[in-house]
Parts: sequence; structure tokens; C-alpha cells
Amino acid sequence: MGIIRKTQSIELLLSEFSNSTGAISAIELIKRLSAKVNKTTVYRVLDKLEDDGVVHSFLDKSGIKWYAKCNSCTHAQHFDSHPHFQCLNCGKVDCLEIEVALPNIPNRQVEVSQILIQGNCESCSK
Amino acid sequence: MGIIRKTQSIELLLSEFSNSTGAISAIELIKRLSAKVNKTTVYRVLDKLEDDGVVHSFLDKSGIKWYAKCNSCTHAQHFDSHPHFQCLNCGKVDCLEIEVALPNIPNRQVEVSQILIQGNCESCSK
DNA sequence: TTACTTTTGCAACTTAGTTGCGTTAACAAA
DNA sequence: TTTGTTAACGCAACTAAGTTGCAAAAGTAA
Repeated sequence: MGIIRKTQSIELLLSEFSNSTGAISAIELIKRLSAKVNKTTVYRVLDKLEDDGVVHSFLDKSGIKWYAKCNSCTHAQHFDSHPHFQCLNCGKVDCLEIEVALPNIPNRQVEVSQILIQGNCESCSK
Repeated sequence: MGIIRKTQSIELLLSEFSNSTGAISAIELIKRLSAKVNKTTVYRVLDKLEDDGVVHSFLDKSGIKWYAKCNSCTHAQHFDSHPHFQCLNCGKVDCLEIEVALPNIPNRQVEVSQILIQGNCESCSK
């Protein structure tokens, strides 16, 4: 569907993404904005932002949803196939700006792939 | 903790895995065994089987848990880093017996990685 | 300002998985 | 074979993330 009106909730959500480098979980966003935006609205706005190619989403290992700004996604094409890195120590999640070459898989047509890497991030592995 | 007693529930769960090639979702197992085993027990047995290296688990794109027999896992070492393939048409999920080489990631220590590939399986892409 | 329609908040719901606790059933020892 | 121990089980109640329906509020074009 996409965004039609620039509302307050949308501005608030977008500014959360502007003020952050890594990914943010839906739950974290709901928590941060709880005073100003209802959780249903947060989920709905995130859906639309993803639909418009403004953000992309993925699940971490415990099944909760994370969102991050897209660098080069549009509504038509989602370049969200980069790996995501989650620090097991501090919990921070980032998009890795690298390409992972998947080997050809016999007799199967690949549509989407999702790579989640867990370990220790830069600050936590010192 | 691991399995100490060979109970009926464990036998039932194990036979489900023996009679199947691909992965099976926890929900599917609960459904199949609903007449004989309580869902709490299914979850608990799966935990233990995973603990013992008999099966390994992963999440699909909608966040639900899948289990598959391990070919070469032990309690000490889980070789569950192969990719998983989920057919978007028939829903079937398989372990792919291939290695995916992850590029080195600067300044980060990789502990675990999880690769989920979605597309059309052999039977569905004809 | 009006009229229209999107967006929002609320409450209630859904679904997967978890927890606490009293009961049942493996199984080793007698 | 029986008994005692305790792992494993079933049940009900709970948790947490996310969804739905609907009436009210807020954008926006005219």
C-alpha cells in the first residue's frame, strides 16, 4: 500500500532510524515510543515503511523482528539480502555491507535468502 | 541435561524423524502426536534431543521452529551450520548438504551462523 | 471550512512457546 | 517381583509478539 500521509507516528519512527546506525527491534521501538505511539500503530507503520523500501526487516535467532534502514532498496526491488550480525554480548544488531555468494543449488530456484551471523561485535571482542 | 530414560514420548518423536527426510516443525509434530503426547512434552523432548545432538533446530522466516535429524552432530559439537531450504510453494523444508563460505568479517568474532534460503523445491519448480 | 479517507488507539484476540506443580512411569536395587 | 527414587509427563494457566475489528481522530484536497 505504501505511505500516503505524513503523520506524526511516521515522523517519530523515521527519526528513530535516523538517530541509529544499526538495526532496531520492533519491541525496542514500541518501548521507546510507548508514550506517544500505540504498539499497533508501530507495527503498521513499520509494515508500510518496509513496503515502501525505506526499511527492511529480518528475524533474529529468538524469532523477534528487527528493522533497519535500507541503503539501496526501493518498492520495486529489495536489496535486503546482506547478512545481519547480532552481538551475543551486547545484543546490538548490524547490517553487514558484504556480499555472500551462495553456491548454486541443484534443481532449486532460489528466491530469497537470509543470513544471520552471531558472535562478538567490534566493541565486545576487545 | 540430555535424555536419561527411554520413554514412550521419546520413541514416538524419534520415529517421526526416522520416517521423514526433511525437517519438521514443532507445530507439525504437536499436531501429529496430539492424541498421544502433550504439547509441553513435545517441546521438552525436542529440547533434550537437541541437547544430545540428535536433532538440530532453526527458525523459518515466520519465526516458527523446525527440527531435523543431525547427521554428524554430537553433544559436544553441533555441525548445524548448513543452510536450510524452505519451499515457498509446498512448504517443505530441507537441510542442504553444502558448505557456504562466509567471508571474513573485520573485527568481529563469528560464533554461529544461520542461513535460510527460500524458493521452489525440486518437485515444485518443474 | 468541509468532506473524504487514511491513520490511529483501544481492547480483545491469536499463536507459539513456557512455567509450576502434582501425578505417573522408568528403572535400579533389593 | 516389589519397592523407592526421581525423571518425565499432563494439565492448566501464563507469557510475549504480533494481529484484527471498529469507532474516533487527524491529514489533505477542494
